[in-house]
Amino acid sequence: MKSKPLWLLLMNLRELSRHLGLSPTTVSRALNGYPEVSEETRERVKAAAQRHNYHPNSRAIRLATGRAMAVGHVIPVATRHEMVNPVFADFIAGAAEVYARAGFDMLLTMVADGGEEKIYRDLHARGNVDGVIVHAPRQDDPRIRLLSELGLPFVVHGRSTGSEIPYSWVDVNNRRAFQRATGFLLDLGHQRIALINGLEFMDFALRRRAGYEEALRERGLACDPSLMFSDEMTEGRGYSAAIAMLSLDQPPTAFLVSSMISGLGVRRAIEEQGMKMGRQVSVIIHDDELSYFRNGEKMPIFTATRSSVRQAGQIAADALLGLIADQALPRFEHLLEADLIIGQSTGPALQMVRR
Amino acid sequence: MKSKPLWLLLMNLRELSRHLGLSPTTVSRALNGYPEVSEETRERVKAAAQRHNYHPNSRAIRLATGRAMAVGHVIPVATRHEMVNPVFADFIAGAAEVYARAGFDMLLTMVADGGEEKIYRDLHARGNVDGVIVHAPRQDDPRIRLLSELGLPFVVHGRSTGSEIPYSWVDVNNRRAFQRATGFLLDLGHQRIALINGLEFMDFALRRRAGYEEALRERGLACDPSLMFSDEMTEGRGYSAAIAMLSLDQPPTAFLVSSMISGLGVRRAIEEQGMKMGRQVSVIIHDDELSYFRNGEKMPIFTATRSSVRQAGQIAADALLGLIADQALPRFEHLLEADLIIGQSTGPALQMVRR
DNA sequence: AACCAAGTCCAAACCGCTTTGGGCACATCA
DNA sequence: TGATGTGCCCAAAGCGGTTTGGACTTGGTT
Repeated sequence: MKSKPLWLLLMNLRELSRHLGLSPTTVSRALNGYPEVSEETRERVKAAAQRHNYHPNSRAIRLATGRAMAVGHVIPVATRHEMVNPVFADFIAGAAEVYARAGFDMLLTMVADGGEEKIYRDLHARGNVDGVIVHAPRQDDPRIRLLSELGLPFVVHGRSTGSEIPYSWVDVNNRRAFQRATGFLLDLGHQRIALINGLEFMDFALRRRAGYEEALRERGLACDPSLMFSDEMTEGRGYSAAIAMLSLDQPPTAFLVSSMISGLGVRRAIEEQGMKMGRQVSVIIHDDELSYFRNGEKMPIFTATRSSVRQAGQIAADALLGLIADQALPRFEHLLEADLIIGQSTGPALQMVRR
Repeated sequence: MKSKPLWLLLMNLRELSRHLGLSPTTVSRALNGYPEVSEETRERVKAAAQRHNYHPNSRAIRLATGRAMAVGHVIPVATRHEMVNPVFADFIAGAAEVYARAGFDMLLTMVADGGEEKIYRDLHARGNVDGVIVHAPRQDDPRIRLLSELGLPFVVHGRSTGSEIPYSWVDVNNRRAFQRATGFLLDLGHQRIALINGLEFMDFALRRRAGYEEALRERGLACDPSLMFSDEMTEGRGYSAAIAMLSLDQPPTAFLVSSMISGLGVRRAIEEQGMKMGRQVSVIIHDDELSYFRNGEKMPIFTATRSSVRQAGQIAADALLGLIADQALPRFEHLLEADLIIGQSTGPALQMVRR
């Protein structure tokens, strides 16, 4: 802290104003578009700023304005296996575009389950961010109450069933998507439809199950617990769940899978049994349009309920910036409908006879 | 900017010092562990800070100290398909732990190919970060020169062949890993070994190819261009490349694949042809230990060259914090050796006869 | 008794910007 | 002609910390 740091050599407002023979006040106003400065002066200042390669120090701006010009993404990491859900990458890619355009920074924090409260409190109290995105909400998620109390603007990616506090959110219509997908399979004649779901303390997974159950109920079918699986959505889990179910006395003829990734595992299981997807067994996945898991280039491989998580990121980021600009804004609610994309992984139910 | 912002109600240094009947100087020093304050006073101050829920405003700290207490990760997004490589998520998860412990923020920027220079210049000039991690280096990557000139501390994840400027890096021994893997396949009797590589303007991909070619050369085998493929490492690309190669007159009996994800595609291709991995065709992948693509729970599925990208993230972050603390530190170079994990996807070469 | 070195603490000067509250000159209006 | 704007600019007070350069006690030395 003693040796003169390098960036002192960087042009700053005072230096620039000296060069121009103007006061810092005027230079600041000229660059920030305030009307109290003549157009002629403004141009002169802009030119000089350009010429001297002046970039205002954002640390100073932040202190002076009291705004962090940053939003936080606090990403839960499942401690059990230190997993970070791949949807975050694409969601964040969407959000990042929006922040970049608005001149906001994106602050990323990864936190093990349970450590979130401290992170949010800190982020707020120390003034590191102007708002946050809440990822991976659970049923009646305590973060919603906390953030409301703190008065820190936030937008939830997903919803939190049971929360009595109003909040802003962007979500896919998970219930409807899975209801439609189940209905589609039923229309194809499938009677035994398996659900390979995500962890069911996650709100999205609960909604998907609700949609699935509702569709069965509508047709007067009972849910078979042996056909319902819930865990991390990895390739491996999808595989082992499918293997187990396919070896049941009455195996499913169709799978409804909560993620492309576990879907790959289900496909592996099916093919390993010598069957073909779309023939003996049908599969529908939910497709977040993850960049490294495009569901086919031209033709979709999997029949899927599709909704771009990147787009959700954009929408959420936009909404958050709005809330930050004006806290009095009404709460924001955006429900994305998932498309049902017909691919090659579904077909009419065959009479399946084991043994 | 007119209405009194909420966080003014937050306890700040002056308020706290008033409560204590001390000067802000002393309070600051007490909390920051400076010796010019008696132990008794320090305890009193600490207790009061706790009691009044005092959190120093980091915007003020940053301005006063001239340090951003933040590091930037500038992540290239392939514009063609807006892809963000899944390894980033795990690398970042590793780095994030380190930053969190050190009290640093992680700033994430996503940038389309080519826009990087402006981002780095801005980040530096505006003082948003104290250092950066360079992701996905290419051959003779221009970012290295730029950052050196700016004097912004940085650590490269990977290396940049051809860069005449010294720089700090953390990398896997890609050449050696692929050389060993190729050798392993050759030992099993495979003669026609395909390489399904990443984009070969990426440095890591070049090194992997070099290792592959070297191993073949050592055994006096020529490289067959029709067995060498290079593209984005998606499941789909892996699949289509494998399909194409398997339908050659002289198909490969083994595949060396640069990523778990394209490896899944290769497996699909193989099984779709009615063959089984490890029997008619062998496959070795590179396993970054991505959290959602564990290569088997107990037993590895794929034979693989394995190196944890999360660990690389930790090491890189550690090194960067070191450089930030002391710019005079010698440059940091850390080469991780990949383990060769034997799984079920490899076996002795069979005499393969087509038609 | 005079001097010095610790040991504690404080006032004030930053850090680099924004924003308030004028000042001054010139045109407009009564 | 004096009053009133209005357009343009500036000095200075902030934002909330850190850090410099003393000041004031004490206790120990010579």
